[in-house]
Amino acid sequence: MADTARHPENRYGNRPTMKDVAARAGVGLKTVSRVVNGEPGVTPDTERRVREAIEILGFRRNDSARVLRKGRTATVGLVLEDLADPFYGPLSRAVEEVARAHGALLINGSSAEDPEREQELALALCARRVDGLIVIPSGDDHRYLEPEIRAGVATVFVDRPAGRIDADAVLSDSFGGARDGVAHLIAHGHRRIGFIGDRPRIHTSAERLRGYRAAMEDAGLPVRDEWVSLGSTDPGRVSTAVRELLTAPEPVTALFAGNNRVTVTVVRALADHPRPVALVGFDDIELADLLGVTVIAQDAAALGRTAAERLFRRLDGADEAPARVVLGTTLLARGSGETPPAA
Amino acid sequence: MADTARHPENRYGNRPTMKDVAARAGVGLKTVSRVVNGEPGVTPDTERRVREAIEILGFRRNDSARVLRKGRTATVGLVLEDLADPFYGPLSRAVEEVARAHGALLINGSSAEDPEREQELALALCARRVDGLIVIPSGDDHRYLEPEIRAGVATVFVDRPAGRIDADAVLSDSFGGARDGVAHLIAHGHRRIGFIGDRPRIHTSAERLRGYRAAMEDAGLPVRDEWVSLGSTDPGRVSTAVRELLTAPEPVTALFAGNNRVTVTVVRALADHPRPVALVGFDDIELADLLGVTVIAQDAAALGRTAAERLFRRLDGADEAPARVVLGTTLLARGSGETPPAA
DNA sequence: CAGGGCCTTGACAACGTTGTCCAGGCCCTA
DNA sequence: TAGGGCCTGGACAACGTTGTCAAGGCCCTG
Repeated sequence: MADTARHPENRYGNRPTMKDVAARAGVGLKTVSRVVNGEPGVTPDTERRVREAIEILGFRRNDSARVLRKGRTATVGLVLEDLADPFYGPLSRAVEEVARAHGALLINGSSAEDPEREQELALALCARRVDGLIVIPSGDDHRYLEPEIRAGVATVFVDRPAGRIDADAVLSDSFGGARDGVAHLIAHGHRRIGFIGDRPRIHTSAERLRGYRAAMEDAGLPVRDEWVSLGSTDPGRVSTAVRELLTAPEPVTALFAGNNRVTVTVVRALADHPRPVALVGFDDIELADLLGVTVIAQDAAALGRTAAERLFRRLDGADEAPARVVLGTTLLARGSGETPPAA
Repeated sequence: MADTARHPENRYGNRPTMKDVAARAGVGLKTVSRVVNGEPGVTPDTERRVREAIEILGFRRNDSARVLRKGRTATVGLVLEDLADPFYGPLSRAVEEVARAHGALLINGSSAEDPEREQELALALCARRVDGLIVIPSGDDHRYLEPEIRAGVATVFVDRPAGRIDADAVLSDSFGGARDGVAHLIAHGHRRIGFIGDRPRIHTSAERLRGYRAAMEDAGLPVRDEWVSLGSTDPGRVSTAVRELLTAPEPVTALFAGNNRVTVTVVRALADHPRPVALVGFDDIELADLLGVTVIAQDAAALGRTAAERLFRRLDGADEAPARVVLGTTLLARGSGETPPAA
């Protein structure tokens, strides 16, 4: 009795192993392995005996051991910023579909926008020996991944580029999208336009601001410092910013919102506002059509799919230089962006 | 040369192992293990030499091997229905937070509402020897998990109960929530109320229908067959159902929508409708406040948190009988549910 | 200075699987 | 019927880590 469980604490609840199956079926260990993996060289009768034993014992192969032996895990990791953000749901889902099509499992985790936690998570995934890694960066220094990449972990960044290392990235055209959105407002007669964005050290945030400035400059319009508000996407901060922009002596007549979280809060804030204020937001949001919110839509699923496909191409041996892929955005005019300036 | 890589195909890109670190630091293998795991009994000087070697070689412990040896993976799996559904984002996020607090990693995957895929995914996670499993069921027969549960995989079901096995479940009060919502409509004068729900074999869907019937019966109101529409949440089907309910000879004056997907489509459909129609939806949706949609809100994060906490209690050795936890819902009155019947 | 005890260190086996390689049995042909 | 080749099956090592246990060095006490 005591002999059958010398290390009682470190068994997987005493699950049967291939050895147990082999004993029960009266065959060798390797024969069980062959049956489980569908390898050739087993007579139908032997196979039947093995399958019976597997069934009876409730055997399930231990993939940890398999991974250790084979060196490939058929697992990829996805580090994202916040699973609860509706933008990342479809992205994550798209990555999963591609992974599944390649017979791989997806492990994902959120960094909660904390660079340190991003690193911790990415390295934990590497310790599990994921074959590849897709990262939506929170931080702006990814040199910590260099040894991993050198050691063969395929890595692709999405939504934002990697910081301080040369790596694949799949991005939306934040600059172009924002420029188009602001140009759209200008085309509808606005000259004083406010920009409310996320923290400036976030790459997409900075690019969108750059797009805003470019559109204004292209139209020969000045940008006053107080028209630009950057910071957290916290609803309190954003609604304060909206109030300030609209109650200034010369208030803006239109707003550009830097991402989905900001747009939602701006829409709420504008609902209480007496004068009509034009609005274009970056990112589509659910029910925006009903609310008549004009947005610059990016295709989250396409971002995920493109990144994942690139990852698996690398895993399949492609040896291209790291590249940056930029996906276009679409302006969806729904009313809020076509409102003319209030008199 | 050929000797250092006898199995070239099955190395992790030739990553250094503890043996390599030990050789480089001039110490024994076990000493490296001790340093890496922060075990006591290593002199500061030895530790420093080991850490230097780790740094130089870029060593990272192989957790696959560790798992194999220790028998615990510090990983839990989450099988959900559709990551792209905004309801599951916060749920998944909450599970992740709890897992993180317990030092565990979360692997999750979507079943895409396909029972077969749910099973495939759950068993794949078991093969990875996750310590525990949280499942949002797609199917209604979970006997396939019996061997796993017997073998020690802690398992908790969320949002819907397990089918044909006795297991922990954390649910929202679908019956009570729907009953309250319908009673709310009745209290505002409605007597002909339609119910548009998801497929009837989904547990929550059936419970909500039951709640609807109960409220009607409590009020002594009849329920005509044509008032109840069950099926997929496909927008086409749902908007057809809305049209039929509103164009019947004696049309309903209010609608109860069985879940968030249905509610969104109903809101869209009602936007085009001339007569005001009252609406209460199950599940809160983003921006519902702005649209004035009255809903029965469930707390997705609380569902996830409760389930995860229960899971970890089991993993920590708690040996309670499987139980069902039901969380309450909240009616959020925002206007659409308080519209009186059109004359 | 001898003996005992503690502290540090390392050798070794084991976790469950798969790749390699060899043995034995069968069938076919000459 | 003998010999050769093919097919099936199994013994064994290895993957990288951790638990066990014992050896050696040091310090302290008597």
